[in-house]
This record gives sequence, structure tokens and C-alpha cells, in this order.
Amino acid sequence: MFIGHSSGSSALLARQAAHPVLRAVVRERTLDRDQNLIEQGEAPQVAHILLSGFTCRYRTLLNGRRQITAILVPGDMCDLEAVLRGWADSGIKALTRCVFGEIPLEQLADPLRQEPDLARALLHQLLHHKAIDSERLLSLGQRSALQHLAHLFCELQERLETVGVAEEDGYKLPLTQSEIAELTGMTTIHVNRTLQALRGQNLIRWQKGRLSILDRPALERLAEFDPAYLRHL
Amino acid sequence: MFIGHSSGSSALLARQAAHPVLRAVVRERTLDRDQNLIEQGEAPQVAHILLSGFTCRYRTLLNGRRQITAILVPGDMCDLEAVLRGWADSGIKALTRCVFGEIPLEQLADPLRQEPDLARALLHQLLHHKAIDSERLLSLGQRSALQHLAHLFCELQERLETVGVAEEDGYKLPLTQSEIAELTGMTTIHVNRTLQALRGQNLIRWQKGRLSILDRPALERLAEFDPAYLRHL
DNA sequence: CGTAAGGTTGAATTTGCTCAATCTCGGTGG
DNA sequence: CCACCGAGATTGAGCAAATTCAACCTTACG
Repeated sequence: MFIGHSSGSSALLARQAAHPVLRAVVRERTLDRDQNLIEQGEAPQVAHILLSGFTCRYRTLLNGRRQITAILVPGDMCDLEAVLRGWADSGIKALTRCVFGEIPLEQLADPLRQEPDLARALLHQLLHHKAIDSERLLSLGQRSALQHLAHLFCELQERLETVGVAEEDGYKLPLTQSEIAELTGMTTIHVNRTLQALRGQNLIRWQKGRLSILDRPALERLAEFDPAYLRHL
Repeated sequence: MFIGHSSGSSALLARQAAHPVLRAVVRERTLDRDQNLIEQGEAPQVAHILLSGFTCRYRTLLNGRRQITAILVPGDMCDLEAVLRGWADSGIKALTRCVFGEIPLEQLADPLRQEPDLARALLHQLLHHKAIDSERLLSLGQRSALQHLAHLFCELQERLETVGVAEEDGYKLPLTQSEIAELTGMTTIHVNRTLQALRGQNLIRWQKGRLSILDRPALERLAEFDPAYLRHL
């Protein structure tokens, strides 16, 4: 993923040299937990890249059931598709206090006429999230609850390591169990019990908002996790 | 979606004027039902656009459970992501006899340096399938079995109409119930019973490989189907 | 210290799954 | 023309997974 050093105050991301997308950032914007970056159905006025914090995309059914369709971590473009499409098919809300970089639409309106680096980065981002979605389809369709959660934790470990927000053996996971539920299509209660199972097998610990992976190989084996889908050219 | 008239024998697609992607087709290739276009893990040697027939992408778990992660209909790029990424994260197989257009890698290797029309079409295709995936995540996570199947049928009606392969009230649906199962993460048996429920409510009929939608508004209401996600700029 | 949000537990119920069998129908060979 | 065959569809009974509802516990925080 393209991570660079933002000029703003919240610059946690200092892994790669300045990246084309970050160079396009003209301003920062901060949201508190549970605030919406964009409502479902809205037309984006500006594009955002997440600089720090956790964010999610979600969609709602008439009966009120909600599905979190994506978790966004620092470095991710939050609303790229919405911008390119002209309207947001999902809502986007902050799971923690978040800082976003704003990118004026003009700079992306026709990404394919831009400098190739920027365009490549956008395409890259799209591919990245497409790969994550595909893996999530597999989890939702075929993995057991246990495997599904295991896979989620492995994926986040990997993604957060990439952006330098995780340690070797875990990371801060600022989600509630009901958010995990919305993410995985399970019930909060079922999430709770499945987590207990995971703990019972000494695979993870999850205390005070920090997830610790106690036996990473075992967890990855259980999840059938293969990080390849997160690695790109 | 970009559909045009292919010069080959199998040209069913004659809706829009010749499209940049179709212009890049150098050769056709035909597969019979159940033959693989590409194996999971393989490195694509050439890109493919589906000209006629039904194809799917799928992924397998160690226990042999398979998830169909996408249905591909005429006009769809089958392996765009695999090409851009350099390896296939899913297998792709023909659900019926299929004709594909082959596009040499050189023409796509760096799509962002190509004529903008081609590049735009590729990006477009990526967005299209991303939108479909997002909807499918919602179905898998939050819709009931009944809603899920209803949604699937609505989606296909819409997509096939777009490429001129559906009539007003239905279309040929050359899938087996177990393929529907792999697509929706259900059991074949559960698919069967859910289909009976759908028939019982006089929403659909499915005979001799043709799916008829008897009450489209009611089916769309049940599924909470909103075709907006399939419409693009 | 009280409150609220999040986490945990139990029991009853529903949904979907497994296994195992039977049915249907199009195609095949005799 | 007809009996056979096999893939796909259908059925039933029992079981497992996940949900619902309702309560209770824990912890952070004002």
C-alpha cells in the first residue's frame, strides 16, 4: 500500500517516501468515533485517504440489519469508488477518532489522464480491496465462524503490519464485538462465544482493545490464511 | 458494460458500437462446460473477455468446500485482476460452452499508458465487479436465504438485459442447483427448498434451464434489490 | 457511586446442514 | 421403440449451528 509522510500534524505514516496520492492531499479532516464520513447515497464532494484510525464501509437492509462491507486502515482510500461512480453505495463511518486526507475531486475526476503514478496508485487500491472482498466472500460463504474470525485477525495483522501500525504479535483493535458481528454476518452473541473458543485454544488474547496473536502459525492454519492476496506488484 | 460486435463467428454481442476492449481481441477461444479457463494460482498468459456463455470464478478451501465468488456474463472481463496482479487468486471455469476473446498481455500490461478509452474501460469493469461483490457481501452476511436467491435472480436479470441476453420476464439460467449453492454459500438441499418457497409464492418459475420472473416488482421488493449499483457513468 | 456501554451467560427456538434415500428425465445402446 | 443409466432434483428425519430473548456482569468514566 502506498504510505508516505503527510505534512499534517497527524502523520503516523512514515514508511514509504511521499506517495502520489498523499501529495494530492490538500487538507486534513478529523472525525470522532461513530461520525460519518459520507452517508449512503450521497454524492462525494471530495475524496479521502485515511491517515490514522479505523474506519468502515457499511450497508443497511430495511430491517435495520447492517453489514460492514469493509474495514479501512491507514493508507486506504475510503471513497475511491464512490468518487469514480459519482455516488456512494455505502455509508462510511469512523470506528475510532480518525484523520483523513482530503483530495479535491478535480484531481481524480479523470484519473486516467493524470500523471501515471497517481492513476496506478488508484488502480492498485481498487485491486487491493477487490482482493480483500473476494477473500471475505469466501469467509462468509464457506468458512466456519471460528475460521472466519481467525481469518479476520490474520488479515488485519498483515494489513496493519504493512502500514506499520501493528507489532509482531498483535495490534490495537478498536472494534466492539457487535461491530465484528456486523463485519462477519454473525450475531454479537455468536461472536462472543466464538472468541471464547479462540481464546480457549490459546490462539489469541483480546484485552483492553489490544488483540494479541499467541500462536500465529496455528491461527493462520486454522483460518487457511495465505497472505499472498494482500501482496501486490 | 462495454459490448460491441466481435469479428468472430460467435458474435452475439451487438449492442454498442465496437468497444476498445473488443478491438484489442486478437483471437477467440472456446471452452466446454466445466473446462477451466485458468487454475487458481496460475499466472495468466493472456487476458479474456467473455463473448458468449456463462462463466464463474471460484475459490476452494482445504475441506473441499468451494465458493463461487463471481458469475461472469458476456461482456465481462474474466481475469482482469489476475492479469494486473500477475497471478490468479481464483480459478475460472465455464458453466456452459463459452467463447472468449483473447487479449494479449502486452496490450494491458500497463493499462495506464494505453489509450485512455481502453484504460477507462478496464477501470470501469473493475468498479462494476466491485459493486457486485459489495452487494454479494450484503447478501451473504445479512439477507435470508430467500432474499439472497431473490436478489441473485434480480441481479442476473438486470445484467443480462444490459448485454441483451435476457427477455423482459426472464432468461436462460444454465446453472445447477449445486452451483447456486456454491455461489450463495448454502447447501444444495437448502437451495432446493428455498427455490420451492420462491415458486410457492409465485415469484419465479425455473424450468428447462430457463428462469422466469413472474412478479418482478414483488421479487425486487423481497430482495431489496435496487439496480442502481449496476448502473455506471 | 451511579450510569451506560459493552461483554457474558443460559434456555428455547429457528435455520440451515447432513445423511440417506427416492424421483425425474434426457440421452444411450440394444 | 424401449430399458437402462446417470446427473440433477426432491424428500424426510435427525442433528448441528447460529439466533433470539432476556437477564446479568464488568468496566470505564463522569
